[in-house]
Amino acid sequence: MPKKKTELPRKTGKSKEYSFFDDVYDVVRQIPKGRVTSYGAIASYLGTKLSARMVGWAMNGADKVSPKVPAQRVVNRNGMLSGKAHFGTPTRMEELLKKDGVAVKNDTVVDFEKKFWDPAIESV
DNA sequence: GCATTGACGAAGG
DNA sequence: CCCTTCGCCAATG
Repeated sequence: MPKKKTELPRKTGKSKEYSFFDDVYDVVRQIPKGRVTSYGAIASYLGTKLSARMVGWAMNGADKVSPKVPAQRVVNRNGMLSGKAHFGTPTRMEELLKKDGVAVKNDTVVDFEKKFWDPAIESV
């Protein structure tokens, strides 16, 4: 678990690119295969629960960071594949989830509650 | 530099 | 119970 930084360093800055986003990436990478989580859960875990949007925004660069972040495992609180439109192809996210063993129906994760993974509880 | 938008979420009507 | 509004923070126009 990454230590929360009170400072929100803008990577647009000079040296350190370390930021809230990196924490998000780290958490997302810890999501076990076949499990999913929500933006809010991650945000809450990082202490920025009031800013779940930032998590989503962070995922915007998930495809650009070092090991790609399994952003497909992150959905909104409703279990909907809200970000599937950002995977290049409309079906990419579903495919990845299915490969993980997560059933997707109508752009929504089946048994979302069962597959839900809370970093604050099961992280370890 | 101000205004709008955004892969969300909770609360109010 | 469904729909609308507000809040949060950062990036982009």
